[in-house]
Amino acid sequence: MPKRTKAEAEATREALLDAAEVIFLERGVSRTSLEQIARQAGMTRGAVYWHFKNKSDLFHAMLERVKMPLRQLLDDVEDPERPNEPLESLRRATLHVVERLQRPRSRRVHTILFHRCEVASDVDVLNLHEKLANECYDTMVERFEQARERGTLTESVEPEIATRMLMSMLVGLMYDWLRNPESYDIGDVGPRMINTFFGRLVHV
Amino acid sequence: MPKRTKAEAEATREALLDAAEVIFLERGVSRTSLEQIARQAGMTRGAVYWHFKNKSDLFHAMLERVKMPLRQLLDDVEDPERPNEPLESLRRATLHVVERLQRPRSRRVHTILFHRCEVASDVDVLNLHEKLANECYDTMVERFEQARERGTLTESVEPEIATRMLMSMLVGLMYDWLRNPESYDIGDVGPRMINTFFGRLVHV
DNA sequence: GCAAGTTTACATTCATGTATGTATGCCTGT
DNA sequence: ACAGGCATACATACATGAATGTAAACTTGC
Repeated sequence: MPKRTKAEAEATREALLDAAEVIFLERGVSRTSLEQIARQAGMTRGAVYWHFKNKSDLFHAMLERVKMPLRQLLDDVEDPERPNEPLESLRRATLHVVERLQRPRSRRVHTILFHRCEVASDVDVLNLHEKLANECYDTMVERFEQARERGTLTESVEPEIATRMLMSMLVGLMYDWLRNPESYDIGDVGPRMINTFFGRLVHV
Repeated sequence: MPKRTKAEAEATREALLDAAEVIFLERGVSRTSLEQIARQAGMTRGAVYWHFKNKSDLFHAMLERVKMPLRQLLDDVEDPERPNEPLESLRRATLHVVERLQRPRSRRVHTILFHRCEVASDVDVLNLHEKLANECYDTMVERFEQARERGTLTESVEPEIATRMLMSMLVGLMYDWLRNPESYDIGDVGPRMINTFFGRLVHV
């Protein structure tokens, strides 16, 4: 029963993306065929090729449904509504990233990004991530420098190093937890890590 | 010119593994064919199938030529020759991991592991890593607890959280740097991060 | 001469992309 | 308001290419 209404077409598009998430997660991106994705969505490959150019296009469309952690952290940190104290602003933004990572879709997609795909095959994703990382790094260093000027950051801690530590901690936490979410409760461990980190950096 | 002496056969085996490192790094594991690896080594696919069962077998043989970071950290930490002070022992072991990661072979293989392969396809590697991570976690928590008893670890820092922080930092650092080693000098940033971490955790 | 080591040839599988078919929704003129 | 026409939203069929694994041939050390 071909040709659906416009709304139904949009629904199958979403269904295909949902299916892609599931199968990519199960089998890894390279080992899944478009046939498998289509069948999971109750469609055929024809539907896939209608909505997407190819597997890579589908993959990118899937990514666009979630917000990248670094992008989100940037937005949070630069939100003018946030508290004026830079360290506190950073702390909250970091906590927020961990929170959002636990949402099912975000979790699935980022598991795929970290553990189920080969970055080499999608060079532009790599570049995108690169730009984001640099931008994020710069913003965070700025905040730590502001904190140092206010005297809220311990003098012995250099802003560049604090930034690398925080970013590494975040990335490492995501990488580890997404590899095996059963191993611990990130909703508990994450905040405790982050709070300990900031607690040890402020001038006491 | 087929059949060489025994030593030459071993040499082609190594050449095949070297070739695999190079091509896997360039193109990602799933996108490289055994043909490409063979040609890079100046052989044909027949040689590959003589020395290895299939691509997965070759991949694992490649992994066995390097020491996994967690395995190495464990060995270092448990080395009875190491200083008696647990925090100092941990600090040195962590520095050592960063040092060794920079060695060309280690760097290539771990870039492949982090960024050029889909873990889903090699389940046993996942399990191996899982066991190592747990073992490593336990040992590190033990050290932090010893430090706490000696009063060298700040009371407000819980051993479990300190362990997660350190492991996340290490994993995140490796992940980030291997993604783009040009972006910063890990030989400088790594030690400064680690020293700052331990410097802020000890009782001051 | 036998077996280790390597090549070549071959059969098979499988995913991809494209081309074609087709039924339906939607729009437009009257 | 409805009939015709066209674009949409898929399904199906097919052609192609690439990678895999295996078997057979070959070549040389021991």
